[in-house]
Amino acid sequence: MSAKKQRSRLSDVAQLAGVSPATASLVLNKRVTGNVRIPPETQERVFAAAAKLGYVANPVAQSLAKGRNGLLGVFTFEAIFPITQRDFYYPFLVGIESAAETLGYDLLLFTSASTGDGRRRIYRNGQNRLRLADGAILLGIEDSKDELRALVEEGYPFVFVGRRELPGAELSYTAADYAGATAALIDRIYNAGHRRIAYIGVDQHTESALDRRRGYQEGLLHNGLTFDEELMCLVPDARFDQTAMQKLLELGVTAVVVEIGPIISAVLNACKEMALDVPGDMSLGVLGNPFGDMEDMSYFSGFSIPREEMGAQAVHLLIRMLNENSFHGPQRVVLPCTPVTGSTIAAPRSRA
Amino acid sequence: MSAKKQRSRLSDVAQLAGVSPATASLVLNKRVTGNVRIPPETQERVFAAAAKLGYVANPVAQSLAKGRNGLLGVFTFEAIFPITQRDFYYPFLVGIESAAETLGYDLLLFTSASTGDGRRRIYRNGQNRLRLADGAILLGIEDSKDELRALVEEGYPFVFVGRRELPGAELSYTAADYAGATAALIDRIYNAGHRRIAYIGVDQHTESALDRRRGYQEGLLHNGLTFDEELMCLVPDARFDQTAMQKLLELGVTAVVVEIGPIISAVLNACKEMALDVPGDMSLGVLGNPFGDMEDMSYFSGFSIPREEMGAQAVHLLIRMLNENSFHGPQRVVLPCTPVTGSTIAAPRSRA
DNA sequence: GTCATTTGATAAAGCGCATTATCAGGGAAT
DNA sequence: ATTCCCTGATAATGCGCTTTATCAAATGAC
Repeated sequence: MSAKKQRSRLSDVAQLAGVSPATASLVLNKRVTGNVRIPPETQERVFAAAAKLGYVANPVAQSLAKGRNGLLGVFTFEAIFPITQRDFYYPFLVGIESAAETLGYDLLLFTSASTGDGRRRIYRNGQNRLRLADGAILLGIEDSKDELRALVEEGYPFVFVGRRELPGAELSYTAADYAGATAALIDRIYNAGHRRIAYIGVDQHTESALDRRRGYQEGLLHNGLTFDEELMCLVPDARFDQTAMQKLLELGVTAVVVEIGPIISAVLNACKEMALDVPGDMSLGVLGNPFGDMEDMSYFSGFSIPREEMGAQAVHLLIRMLNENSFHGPQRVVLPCTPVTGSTIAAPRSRA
Repeated sequence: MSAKKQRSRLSDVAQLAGVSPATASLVLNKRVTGNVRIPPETQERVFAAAAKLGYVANPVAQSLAKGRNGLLGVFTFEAIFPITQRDFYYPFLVGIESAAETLGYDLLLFTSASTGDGRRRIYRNGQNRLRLADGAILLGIEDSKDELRALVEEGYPFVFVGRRELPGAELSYTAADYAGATAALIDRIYNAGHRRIAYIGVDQHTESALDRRRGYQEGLLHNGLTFDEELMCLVPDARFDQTAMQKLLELGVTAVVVEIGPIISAVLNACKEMALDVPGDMSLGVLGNPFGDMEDMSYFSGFSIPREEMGAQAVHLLIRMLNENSFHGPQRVVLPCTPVTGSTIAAPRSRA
């Protein structure tokens, strides 16, 4: 129909108010302090003109001029809103959003970075699109550390949600104390009377998985048990079956701790098919919040990951980094997990 | 520690390559067509220089120069990731994200617009922060139409997810065909043998609610039933109780259709407490996908709202609007709902 | 050898705003 | 009357990139 109504610019406001663009800018941004003096009446004229024209500053121009724009990037290596793992990411996002809201930042979700195969890349033909935001929060499982390394070298400010280590470069993150929580869980299981406790997980070597396994060993040691390589059961693709369970039984195992994810179902199924009662015949500790089609969370004994808090803290950390001009070394926050009593840990049958 | 490594600019690349910034820009953006000619060797020099410096274009400056930035805004009137309604917004976001990803746009979440009371405003002291993005997708329930009207008058391109009408101004949206789906549901209930069908909803007058109620009336008419004002049961705050149910029973009601939300629980509770079997004593049709702590969705008879599709279509619509220079009138998409068989509709007891 | 055309590239003008050093003018103090 | 200082503002520059009209030199045509 008609031509698009032309947006009014700062200079339009200035003209209408009979002042210079500089004055208008100062007034509208409330920068009338120190040796800049604009009498109230003039300010009124500017405000009136702005209101009359429906003036809205162009944020892009503002960003360019002042070098920052109040945007926090959120980058995930998979889709941000995955259907399959919605319950996994959701709490992080809740925390991130609420912190950003409180602190007055907007969130930029990098959805354009798709590679077509469902994965995402930070760099594409050399361009780092993250730079559109003042800084970014990263989450998810990265394919390789190369992009992270490049980001660090660029000097781009970011915080990972979840511990990430990069040899030679220290990066910032918020993490859950998986090791401590796992060790504490082992304590509980030990105190329930168990002496042969197996670890079941997927054959993956993320930092968080390493933390859990370290916690497992520490928990054993702490209770005077020795670490038995045979009880560390890592399977590919969550393929834990009756055979595997049989093996553990033959080794005298009366309790297991299990990583979260589909593998929990696999373990439960194995028990069911072998007519093993949980926790009667086999106690079960879960290393985090089960998610997906898992039943009521409070059924499982284990601990709860402070996901929301991790998200929120990541935002706080990032903003702190953005506000300090000089580099103060990597920022890190490790948050405690909350024990969940549940009802899958009991005394071993032989003792009962 | 050390000063932040200075980012290299386009002019640095140009200098290193021994060309002008203009040339560098043209080469890096692959704009060497038409009457702009740069021989391959020169182009190589530019690429090499860019690679050597690790050059990354500043997206903010690019945006300012070209007048758009590839950002799609997402604005919700409540928090985007509310804990209570997670299942409600999530599917929209899935659709929005996947469409944005496909089309190569990033998403800008306006979380800074909080008013402190959990609600959000588009305008704050006259500033429309949405303008950070090229266009925006709006969702959620607005407090008033004032902001929408202002947005329209500004000429800002946006698409609402969900039908929204604004007297005097036509706006773009993607909607679900609630009226049609509700009418079809009434058909099913009628065909099951019911002749007194009540409508239970909350006392709210959003467009979608009006659509459902219109569909209810149309469904009745279509089956030769007359609309009885007494069977239209709108309660405030989802407070549907035994008294209300008793009234309906006395009016001969054998089936009800219920809006989605907490009110479903209220209705189920009332039935339970009155020892009314569903669907034996009372058939129940649900006007959409139940969400929240509701039981398995396939339990309820009703229909499914194409939420994901609505989100995705909104993105497509918006991008189409952005790409056409002249205004072509409001863009609208109405999507059909899918019937869900469920098991809460049966023949009325008196007929069985 | 002259003129027309093509090639290779660039200068310059924005995009819309922020920032700071500077300045004209008027009143107060001397 | 001169100096000084304060008030009220602004000119000018820059942020980093895009875009287009323009142009000098090289090439080709006759």
